[in-house]
Amino acid sequence: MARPRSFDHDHVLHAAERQFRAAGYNGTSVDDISAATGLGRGSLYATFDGKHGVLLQAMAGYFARLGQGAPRALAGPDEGALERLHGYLLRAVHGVPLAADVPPASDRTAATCFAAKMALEIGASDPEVQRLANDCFSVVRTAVAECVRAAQRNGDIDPDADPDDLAYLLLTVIRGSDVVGAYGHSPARLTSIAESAFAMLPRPRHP
Amino acid sequence: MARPRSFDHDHVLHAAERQFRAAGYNGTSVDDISAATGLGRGSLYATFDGKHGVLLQAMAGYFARLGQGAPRALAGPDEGALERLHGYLLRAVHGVPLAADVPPASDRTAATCFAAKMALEIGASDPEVQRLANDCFSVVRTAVAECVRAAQRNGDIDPDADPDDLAYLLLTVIRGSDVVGAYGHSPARLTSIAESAFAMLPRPRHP
DNA sequence: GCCGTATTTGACAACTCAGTACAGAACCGC
DNA sequence: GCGGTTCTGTACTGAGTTGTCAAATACGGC
Repeated sequence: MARPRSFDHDHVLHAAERQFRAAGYNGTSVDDISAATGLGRGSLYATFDGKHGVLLQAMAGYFARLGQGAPRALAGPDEGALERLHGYLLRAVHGVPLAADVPPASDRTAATCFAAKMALEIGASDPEVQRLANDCFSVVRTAVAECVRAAQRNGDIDPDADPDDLAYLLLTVIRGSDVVGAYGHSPARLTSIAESAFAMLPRPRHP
Repeated sequence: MARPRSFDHDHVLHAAERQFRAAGYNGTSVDDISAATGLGRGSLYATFDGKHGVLLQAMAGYFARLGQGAPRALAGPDEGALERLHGYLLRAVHGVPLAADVPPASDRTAATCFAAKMALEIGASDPEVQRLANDCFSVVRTAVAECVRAAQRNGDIDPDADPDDLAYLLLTVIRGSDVVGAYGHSPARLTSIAESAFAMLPRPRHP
């Protein structure tokens, strides 16, 4: 029985995420967030407790999207697991894929993992950000490891390989491609890196 | 025939690099640089043309160190090439190695590649920084590719593999480990990732 | 229609920042 | 010593920043 909010919570966080992506955390001012989201200064502080609060909630939203998207892109029957992994890897280097039918990001700033960018910029001095970023990493890594196990069950990956180690390695390649992309390399180069990584996966020995 | 400088050019750039590493570019003020280097504001502007100038020269210095260190750690006879590559990979995930006898960085902020951190923070909006960072990447990648070729000549790596593709992949893993490290993972985990990457290198087929 | 309540707006004060300017200090050559 | 030249430190300006507050506004319930 009072004035309702005139903005959509998630939409605002999404706009703030775009802003943080484009300019980094320390590179965006509260006014920038205000302009990007359309929210006034006062509402911003009342709802999100300022810049840092906006970041934490934006990262939490990103985490939630990953938690839904990564399993959706990777989980499934053992039979197509290796091919799902292949497709995921190829799409991941052009932007964190949320599902198989979501097109990859169009530009580089939207393609780099939000959590990785924030962790590298301020994670060392902001434990909360570091933890949230690692949560994002873990949820994807777990989904990849599960997909590796499925591929092993289907005889497409060496059963002696440790699926968790493999998942760590693949995710490290994907995150590394964020850096390589930041150096200005072409999407074709990133695709090539992803293909090389996939090609090096240990196949089962045929005796 | 005038007052000489009372500071060491390289020493100042090194201190500034540490500051940029610790707080990021947008997170450090000119006063921070002044405090970290001991230089006054006036000297800073006269010598380096302000914050951005300090960054560019610090990155140039970093590039110069890499250009000397990477070949020194990787070049050599074909016979030990694979083992040199192995050692380099293991050290690189704990900090950019400048030579085999230089101990790895003690803390994470000193371990992450300076160029990578700057490229990810401001590279998208600062072409000069992006180019300098990519130069740092290229000089190491070239040294790694050369080492891969040496290992191929020695019969330790599949001669059909493209050494440049392999170098891109290995460097992507190394840069990815910067991100994984920023998530807070232990050095042991990074070592494990490096070992996994090394283990996946394509060995020559023994018919 | 009217009131109470929550949201929004915009403005404000205190502060920090980048870049400049100027006066003083240090050194070299003579 | 002494002059000229370069370096150093500090103070200053204008712009930009953050966090807060009070008044204005919009809406649901009655």
